[in-house]
Amino acid sequence: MRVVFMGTPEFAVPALKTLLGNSQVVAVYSQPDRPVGRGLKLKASPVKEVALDAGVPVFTPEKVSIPEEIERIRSFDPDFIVVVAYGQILKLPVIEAPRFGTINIHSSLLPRWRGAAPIQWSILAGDAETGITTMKIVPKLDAGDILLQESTPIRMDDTAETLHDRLSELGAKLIVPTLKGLLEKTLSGIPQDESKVTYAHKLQKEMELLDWKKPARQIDLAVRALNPWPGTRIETLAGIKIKIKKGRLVAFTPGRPGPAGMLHTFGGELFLQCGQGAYQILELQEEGKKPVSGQDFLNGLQGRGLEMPLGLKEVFET
RNA sequence: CGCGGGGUGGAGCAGCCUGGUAGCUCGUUGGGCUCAUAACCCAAAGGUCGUCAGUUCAAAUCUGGCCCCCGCAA
Repeated sequence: MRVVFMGTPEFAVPALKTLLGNSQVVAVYSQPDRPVGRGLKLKASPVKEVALDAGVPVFTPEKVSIPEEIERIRSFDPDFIVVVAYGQILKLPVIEAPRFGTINIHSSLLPRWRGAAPIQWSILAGDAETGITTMKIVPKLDAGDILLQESTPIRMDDTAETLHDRLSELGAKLIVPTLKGLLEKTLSGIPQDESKVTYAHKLQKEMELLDWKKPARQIDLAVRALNPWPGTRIETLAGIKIKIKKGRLVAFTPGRPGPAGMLHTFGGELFLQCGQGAYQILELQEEGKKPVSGQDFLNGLQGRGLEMPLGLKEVFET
């Protein structure tokens, strides 16, 4: 089985590795090297690195849907194209290039959460479970027929990062059965129920600003969904920018809670009073500093003579 | 040369601008107090102030190089 693989970030790596071991990966497409990190040095994508290590030819065109690239893809005579978080929308000529079709691994239970950030949105929405879908690619984004699905519960302590890792492995697990099913014609696609479609639009950097007027439950979902990127941020009246890396919903507010938007402490622990309920901050990070526990943060503040609770700058009007 | 913050006893920080006695909140160890406790009291141990060089009578503090960590940006 001849496969052309298209993928870019870490999420796609397990699927690629599985295919390397179970099929003939004849070419890998990935996004071009981008300037990344301090110093803006060019860095190859995780998929590209793995492919190069495996000795597979790698191509990184800015646009894959141009005649020259389509011609090149056809020259590999592929049975399948497998697309996992590639980062480009494929035009019809690419989709139709392989003999048995172009397949996508999507990290949600379609038709829920079509789009770029399904993992984050499934947490943000408070979904009880999410999963992986393999589907036939069609020109319309994430709208192809469903081939295989497997679900996983979203746990109370799941973050976008932990879910990402789990779903990434799940996708790798489903890809070979999907291709085999298509080859042996035991799998036929199931059309998506258009009435149940939701969209997980790309995350915006501004989403990091925590609206502490919301219920603590919402704060908890945001902290877990937006971790590690773009993160969740609050700002004290003193102008200190604080990322909340990890926290916990508490059943009730200990001590004497202030109004919403105030930090307060009790028993050496740090709490953010929300519009409804309180949220315990377990780990946070000041700009330019390392992540610290709530207790360490309090210890440091006392050394500087700042008093708790701190007010928060209002970043949302509504 | 993309912009910026930081490396001070085990942890988190102050001190640096305006050089000259090592500070704060914790933790640890020992002791005390209490019916008890997230408490309180007393005492102790623990630091080549990232590193190398320079300026100076004197450097955590000023100057330059190097190493490491982090935020932004992508």
